[in-house]
Amino acid sequence: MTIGQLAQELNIKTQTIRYYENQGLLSKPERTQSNYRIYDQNSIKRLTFIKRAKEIGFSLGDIKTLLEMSDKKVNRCADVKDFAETRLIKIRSRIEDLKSMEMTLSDIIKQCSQPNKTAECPIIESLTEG
Amino acid sequence: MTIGQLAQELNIKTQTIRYYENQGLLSKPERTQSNYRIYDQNSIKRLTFIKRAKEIGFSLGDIKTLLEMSDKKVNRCADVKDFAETRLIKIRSRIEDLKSMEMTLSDIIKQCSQPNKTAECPIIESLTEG
DNA sequence: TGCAACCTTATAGTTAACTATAAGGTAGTA
DNA sequence: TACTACCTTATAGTTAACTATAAGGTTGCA
Ligand SMILES: [Zn+2]
Ligand SMILES: [Zn+2]
Ligand SMILES: [Zn+2]
Ligand SMILES: [Zn+2]
Repeated sequence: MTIGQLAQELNIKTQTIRYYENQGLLSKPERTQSNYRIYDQNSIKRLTFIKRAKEIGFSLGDIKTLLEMSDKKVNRCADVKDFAETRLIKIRSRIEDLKSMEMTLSDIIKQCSQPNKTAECPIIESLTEG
Repeated sequence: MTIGQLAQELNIKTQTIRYYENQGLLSKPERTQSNYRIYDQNSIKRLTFIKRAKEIGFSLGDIKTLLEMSDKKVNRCADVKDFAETRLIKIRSRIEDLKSMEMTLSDIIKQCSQPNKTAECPIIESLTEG
């Protein structure tokens, strides 16, 4: 399987696969005598791992660590769990930030719903006032 | 008021203020005869506007538009509201994405809480399996 | 006068995760 | 033998919002 076929299979760009290889997420693949990369089912598995981990919000750096833990295959459950919990905390904190933004924003939008014709726009006001 | 004093007042870097000026968020300020920028209370107001808008999740591009709407001072309430609503929708959508990540992640973490000693780590499993 | 702490400009680097380009080699088909 | 679609490498560009650096001018104070 060439890089192009692998890319199509997973709906990603060939450059992205090479980029992952450079970043150490994928090991150096075998080559044909004409120096083309060759991949197999294992490569699909690994890239699928990466895609799923990205969907759960892990960064490529995180994913590299996860893959290393997965590769080690020894007594890593606690490590993996700690790692995932750290990520979960970050996601929750980001959600809280966004919720706070959402509340503020929807509040001032509501104030704008019955605008006093003679006054400033409440949204602008709330950003401007002391 | 020099740029350094303004920066200190608002707890931002002088470079950031110049950057905002370059991006068109701040108008070109008056200069002393030695070419130093001079600012007044109005500059503080405008930067405070920017800081608050950032806190609500607006990008600098958004904020530029908001400031322009604010500067126009005519019949802009509906425009501002539309704009804020668009931003609110984006924030909500981002929250939903993160919540979905949170659910998936906390689910697999829970599975890892009672790990079967002989099995793979459920977190790794769930990323690996077909 | 000397020196530190400011100010100016222009340009380049940072971060993450790609994405595009250039310049060229290879494989299969008409 | 062309042509097309692949493949290779290295390098640079993208996005957002700064942040740092270099090289030099200005202000205030001892
Ligand atoms: Zn309004
Ligand atoms: Zn586990
Ligand atoms: Zn070529
Ligand atoms: Zn100097």
